[in-house]
Amino acid sequence: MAHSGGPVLVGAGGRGATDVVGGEARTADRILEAALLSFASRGYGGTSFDALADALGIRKQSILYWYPSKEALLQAVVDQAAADLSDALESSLSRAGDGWARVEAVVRSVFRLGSARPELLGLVREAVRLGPPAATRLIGALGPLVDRAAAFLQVEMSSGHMRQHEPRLLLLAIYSTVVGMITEVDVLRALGEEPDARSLVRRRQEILRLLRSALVLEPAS
Amino acid sequence: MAHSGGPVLVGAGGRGATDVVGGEARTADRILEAALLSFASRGYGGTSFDALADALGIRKQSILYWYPSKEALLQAVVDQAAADLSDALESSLSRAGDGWARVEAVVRSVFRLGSARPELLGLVREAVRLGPPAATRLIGALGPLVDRAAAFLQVEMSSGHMRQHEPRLLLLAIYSTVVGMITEVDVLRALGEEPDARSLVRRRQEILRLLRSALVLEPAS
DNA sequence: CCGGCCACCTACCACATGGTAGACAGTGCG
DNA sequence: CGCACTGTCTACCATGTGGTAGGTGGCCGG
Repeated sequence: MAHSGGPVLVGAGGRGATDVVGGEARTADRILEAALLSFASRGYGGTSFDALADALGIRKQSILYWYPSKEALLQAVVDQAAADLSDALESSLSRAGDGWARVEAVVRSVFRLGSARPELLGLVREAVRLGPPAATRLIGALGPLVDRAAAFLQVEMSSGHMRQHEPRLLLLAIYSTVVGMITEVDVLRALGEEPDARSLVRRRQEILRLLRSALVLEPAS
Repeated sequence: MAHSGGPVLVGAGGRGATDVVGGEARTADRILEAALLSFASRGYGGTSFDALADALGIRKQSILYWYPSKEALLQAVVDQAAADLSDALESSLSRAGDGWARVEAVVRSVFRLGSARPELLGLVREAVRLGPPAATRLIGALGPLVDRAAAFLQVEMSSGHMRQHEPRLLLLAIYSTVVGMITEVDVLRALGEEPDARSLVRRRQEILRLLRSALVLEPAS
């Protein structure tokens, strides 16, 4: 990811400029971050260069200097988000443990990710809605991770620790449930209620309990 | 809902003109249908009057004749969708039966709805993303239904047929899972694969199995 | 036959959008 | 100093947007 500075080349759609020089983030990265937030919350179509630039205190032409087009910016945002997601999930997936404990660890890390950086999950949603090429890139980048997770689940199911299900379907169900819980905050907010942190934690506990009862095959009593 | 024809008044934002005159749908309804499809797939911001009008073979000013503004059109679409959703879920919720059978009936009806009219679920997603007032209207309209479903689940759990969970949370989890399965089609499509109907049916069966194992408390053997 | 109304149209507008061209300050280097 | 280069800016443009003003054909009741 080392990038000597300077504008992003058109070719592969610019993943560059992730470096930080001093205490202050480079402009290209600040743009990336702001774009991620805006794409995730207001959508791709709802995001304008002017609004982005305003939020950053710069002019839109400076954005176009770093990213030659809106599509290139989206591509860069998606690639960055895919890398961040991969990193976050990778580490929790690589941790020791087996059976439910490990599943729970991954789910917890998704919860944490959804709290700390909800825009990442929002971008996934937006990318899927946009379809190719954004969706293809993102899902493609996450593919290997999904494969590993599916393989793990397969082993657990075969060894009798979990109920038999199609692994990738199971993964999607888990993902949907967890993301649904995070989106729930949006629903509540849409209704005007501002959910407090304590109740959210309680709800997560309950979701874990729910998932557990769905997945874990208790040893015959 | 009877509407004598003529443009929608500004006031409450135009829910009118649901009537059908002959074999041909009224223009106002055709607009509503096309707008629903577009809002759900391309989003509110990604939908333009020109594109809508083109798809309908009319001019955009005709749309503005029936719906005085884009926001009014969205409102009308949301209200109509809320009514359709309510109707579809209402009937399955009112059917006889208890315990898992009744839950399964509702889930199946959501599946069916998601197949027949995926745009309805897409609009829910979009409305939540847009926030008030669209989200408030839609969720508000669906509120009573959710209450009834929650009450039913509460009874089932109290009587020992189901595992104890917070009813509304449980509903959201079920909804997320089911919708996630439907959105899965989008994911596959984003990857270029066109899922065949047979495998989708199989997947639904498995989702039902998964939900069942999560919810139903088997009588002690 | 005719006036009025309904539904749709053409013509137009102000504005925001993504994108281009080029000027200008700052910096490092020979 | 002179020069090239980098990053940001001002100025501008073509296009597409939601929305307005007003015209027109068809159909109706009188």
